[in-house]
Amino acid sequence: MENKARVRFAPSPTGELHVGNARTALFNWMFARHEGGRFILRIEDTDESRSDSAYQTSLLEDLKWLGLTWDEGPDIGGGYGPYRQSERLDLYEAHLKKLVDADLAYPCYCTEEELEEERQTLILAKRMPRYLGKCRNLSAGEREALAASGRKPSCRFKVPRTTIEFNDLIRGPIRFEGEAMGDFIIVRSNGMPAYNFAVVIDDHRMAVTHVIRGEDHLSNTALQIMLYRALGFEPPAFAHHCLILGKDHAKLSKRHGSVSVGEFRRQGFLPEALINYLGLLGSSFAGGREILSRDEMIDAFSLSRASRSGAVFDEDKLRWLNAAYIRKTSTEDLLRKLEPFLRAAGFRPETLDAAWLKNVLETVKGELTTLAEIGAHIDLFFDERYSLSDEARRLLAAPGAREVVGAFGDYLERAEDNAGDIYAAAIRHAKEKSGAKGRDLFMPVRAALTGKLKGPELDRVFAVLGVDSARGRFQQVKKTLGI
RNA sequence: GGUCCCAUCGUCUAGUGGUUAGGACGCUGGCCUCUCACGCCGGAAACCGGGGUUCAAACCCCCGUGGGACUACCA
Repeated sequence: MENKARVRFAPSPTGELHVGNARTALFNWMFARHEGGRFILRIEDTDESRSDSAYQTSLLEDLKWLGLTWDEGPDIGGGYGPYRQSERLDLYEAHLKKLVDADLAYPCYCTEEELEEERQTLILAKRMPRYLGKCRNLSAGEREALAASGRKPSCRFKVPRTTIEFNDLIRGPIRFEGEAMGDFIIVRSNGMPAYNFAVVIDDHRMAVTHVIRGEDHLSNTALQIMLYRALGFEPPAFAHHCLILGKDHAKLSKRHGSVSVGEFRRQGFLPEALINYLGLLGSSFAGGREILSRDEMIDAFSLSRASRSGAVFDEDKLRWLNAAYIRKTSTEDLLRKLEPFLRAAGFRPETLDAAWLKNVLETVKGELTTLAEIGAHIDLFFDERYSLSDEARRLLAAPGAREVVGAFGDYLERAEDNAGDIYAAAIRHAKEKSGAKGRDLFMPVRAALTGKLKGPELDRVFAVLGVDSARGRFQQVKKTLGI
């Protein structure tokens, strides 16, 4: 029996994979791979009203897209299945019986309205809102009467009045006073297990050795440890990483903008860039490196490097990383990844000359921050999409620009199509005729040739575009300038 | 309100008693390519406050202050 690390990522299929959850998955995954352990995927779908199998599918897809592959999970099985909580109900039932038989759990007949009332009273009294234990000591007769009245009981755990202490692998020693906690529900009145109950049973039965999750679970850990003890299970090690925050320093949520992995994918972020960024958020890698491959991340990962305070999500840095990864990606790969974005921009890749497209991409690659920007960067290579931007118009209207454009255009008109490096010659000609140089020389040429003020190296653009196209554009610009 | 967690440049972080407090994003100056960008070289920019402990505290302790999470028959 090996005692290899076993960790799990246990999302509930109630929405698209959130970057916060993706980061939790990443930490677990890196930990497992670093330790040579197993990474388990478990679906927590006990809330039937909120769970949706469509989300379950998208969850797995997003995880795969990110490259966070699992060793055991609902789709591939494993020695500790099933990996969906909805398929493990008999297990929860059996464990509930154990607790009830040991008098560690009891039925609670309170309605949600009654509980809400109790909660409000406590809040008004400035006390910790918690269940005060109304049903804890009901007699058999009272229970029967309540049941006879049609009430469906939930089941609560008898919280022991003890102090819970544990050593968090990221935050050090943590302690909770059991005093402050009310008996909590472990099985809902509809028969479904509550989160804290199911998690404990599953983590134990799946032989999970380390629970790595967000700090929002810190207080749950105290409850869960009580359950471990009541059930006679040895608790795993716990590590609570910090949360991802929005610009306002509150937990990152939809109102902060893009927060799901799917959104970033659709915006044209590369999975390796997102992963890399998430690994840097609220943590750092040994050696202080910031751009790392998956293998390097695994190698340099350590829970001890995870920070304890919340980390603000910085989209600027993500974009910087994404641009860096795009530059690193081979043109062939990039072309493949770009395909859906080209279509979305109205291009039909299959109708374009492959070699030419590759050329275009090569000249434009360095300009891209996200894949979705591709359209805006390559439209200048299509005459039917070429047009002068307002900025370009303004620049061309400035004094000095018309001389440059005129001279450059004139040269193009007289040049033989196969007369060597026409671009260089035309620039030289424009420089001599207009006396402009540097910025004053190149910007008007850029504006006229591409319609924009920013873009790839002009000589490359010119080469890809061809003399004909360039000639046409200069004629057009000259006309609008009245030259 | 209660419980718990946290606190280094605007942001992400390095730093574990002695450092000119380092790096990255962003911002910014310059160089490069006769251009924007890329790249390279510089710059501005931080130890929340107050008490201790110590010869010496960003680092250890306490108290404030500030921020966050949780406070569901959601997970």
